[in-house]
Amino acid sequence: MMPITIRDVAKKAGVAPSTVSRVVADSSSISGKTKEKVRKVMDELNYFPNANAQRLAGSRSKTLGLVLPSASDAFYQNPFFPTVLRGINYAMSQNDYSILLSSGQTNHQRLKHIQKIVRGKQVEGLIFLYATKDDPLLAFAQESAIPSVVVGSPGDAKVHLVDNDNEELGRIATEHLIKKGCEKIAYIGGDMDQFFILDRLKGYKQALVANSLPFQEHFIHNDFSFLALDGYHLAQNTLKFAQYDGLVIADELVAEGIQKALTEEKNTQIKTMSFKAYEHPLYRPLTEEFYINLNSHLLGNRAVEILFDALADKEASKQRYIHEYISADIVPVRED
Amino acid sequence: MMPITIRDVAKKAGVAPSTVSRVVADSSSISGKTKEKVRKVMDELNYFPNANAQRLAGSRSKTLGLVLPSASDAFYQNPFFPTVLRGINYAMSQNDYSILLSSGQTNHQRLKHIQKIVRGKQVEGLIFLYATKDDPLLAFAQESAIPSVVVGSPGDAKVHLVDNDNEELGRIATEHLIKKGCEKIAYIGGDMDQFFILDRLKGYKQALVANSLPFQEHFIHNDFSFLALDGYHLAQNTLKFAQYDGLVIADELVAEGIQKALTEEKNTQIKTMSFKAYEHPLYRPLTEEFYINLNSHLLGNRAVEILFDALADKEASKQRYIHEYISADIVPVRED
DNA sequence: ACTTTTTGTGCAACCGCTTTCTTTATTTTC
DNA sequence: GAAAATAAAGAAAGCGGTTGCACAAAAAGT
Repeated sequence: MMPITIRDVAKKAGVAPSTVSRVVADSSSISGKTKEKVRKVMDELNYFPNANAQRLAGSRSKTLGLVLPSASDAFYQNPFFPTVLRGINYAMSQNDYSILLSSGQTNHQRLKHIQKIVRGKQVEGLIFLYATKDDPLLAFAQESAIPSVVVGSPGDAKVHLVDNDNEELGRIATEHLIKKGCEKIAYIGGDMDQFFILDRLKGYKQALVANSLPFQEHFIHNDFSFLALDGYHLAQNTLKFAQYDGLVIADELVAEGIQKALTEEKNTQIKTMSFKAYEHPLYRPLTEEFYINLNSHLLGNRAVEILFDALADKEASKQRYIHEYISADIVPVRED
Repeated sequence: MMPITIRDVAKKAGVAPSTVSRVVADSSSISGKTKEKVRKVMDELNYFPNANAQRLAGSRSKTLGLVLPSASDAFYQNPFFPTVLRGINYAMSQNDYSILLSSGQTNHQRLKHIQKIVRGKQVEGLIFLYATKDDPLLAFAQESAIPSVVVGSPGDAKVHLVDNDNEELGRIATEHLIKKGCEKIAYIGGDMDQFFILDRLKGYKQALVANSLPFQEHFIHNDFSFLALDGYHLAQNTLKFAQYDGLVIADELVAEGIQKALTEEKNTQIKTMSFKAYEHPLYRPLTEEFYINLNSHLLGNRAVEILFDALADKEASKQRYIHEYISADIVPVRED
């Protein structure tokens, strides 16, 4: 059974195919009368334009690519991911673009796939949901000059990017603990290839210096991956022997693990500050009165918006790369 | 700058465009010698086929649509979602299909979008990541006869579906508590439009009956939404006054909230059983020794596989609808 | 050695829409 | 009321592939 084409509509409406095409595009050079007539027929025939034909002829795919990191447990478990995605989805529903997911297990697979969808004209722009050093996919995006925005800060890449100001947040978090009277504060990091870990660390150091507290290399803990369980074990094994009175925990999952361990042993000596993708006041460790709400959904929101701006006037956007910080706020753990 | 087309490759390789096309498709009617020659030129020219042209001519989009529920917090917060997605992504990387996300805030927007991508021939199949009663999107999928698989059980819909056997799991969970000596067991449900909540409830009832425990209507708690915080409040306000000695908690987020509350007040009287999307042994409430690991990533895996089978021989798959249960297992909370 | 298959390529129509260029109809202007 | 200007719709040439069919060359059969 043949699908209904633009010609079927044209014939039944008594106009030319080109006219129907213009009606679909809501072109201003078609009279209201004609539009109405054609639209009626489109409804009757239940016509939907073939997107592939539209794209081939019009060369706009109305689709954005979403680049995920190699499927790692840590990424998928982290609330950051669904939260940003929610923001993206929200922004997308304001326009009629679609999202295409990149896939692939290995880096090589992922590069192949992204090449295919970019060079194959399936997507008009790319959103990277992670930022690591020397990422081959990002390199490809730059050389192929497709509008791209990175959620996070991949060094000095020549792309748009949107992120929290992690250096400042690291500072704020640390200073908050200092104000609360902490004097021996550890920094719990994680994967040192992730820029936000490094940036928050910078802020942490600044805060110590600014408050004349000694900075010591062994206050920094990075020897574990990004899973909550690692945080839990870290808290059980390492931290409690180190006599810390404060912890700045850069990763959300790790923070959950640590805070759980501390709560279980009713440890209220060690205060913590952590960063959460969004507000979820459930997680109310004994050890934390405030946390930093990163508003990660806004990252997704802005990423889409920036891409649209870039798409709207490619030339202008090539001139300069937008580096935008989304504001985060310190939020009390309990509302009362 | 014109992109490189199949004709450019053909000319440089000294063959016809149709031959190049066949080389791209790795057709068996092209000799090895010619393939090699053409591939070399494709590399030199850095040729990538235009996906839109391929689809228009070949009418296969090599893309699957992923249908999400209306963006609700609860869904995006629930570990189920990223876990299934991980499974899907994994299965996708085994073939060269892509995933297109459905979007839209309102039901109407979502229906419009899905109609556009299905009728517009952007996707060959659909994966539903939720199952609710009388879903208009699912109705559309059925009437348009696009191969679809639902993760979850939408009543008696004529589509493929893959799910855990929630009725049995409800029974197993409840019986586990009974074996541990519980006699007054509550069922904590949630959104009664979700089939898995109802199915697990059925199993719960069966277990009570089978063990001659009285079933009482007010043992069932459904008066709240799906957020962890709700579980937390429920535990603080309602449950502790009800003298339960066991809880079967149908939703993972709610379970977290409840278990957190119980842990905080060191309540070890109330044993709980909950269902988790995957293994994450961090969450170790005092009140739970075992949980049910749903292996949700396998749902994603199988959903993709089923869709591919359906795509491979459309006729055969229309005959019968695959209803497949993914096995879940009871897992001890701690490994030791 | 000559017909019959088999194999490997090319030709050309077509997929369904967009868009430039023209033509025709309708106003506006003097 | 004729000429010029403007608005509305059509004709046709792509967009970049795929694929049924024709055809030549090579392999096989007698």
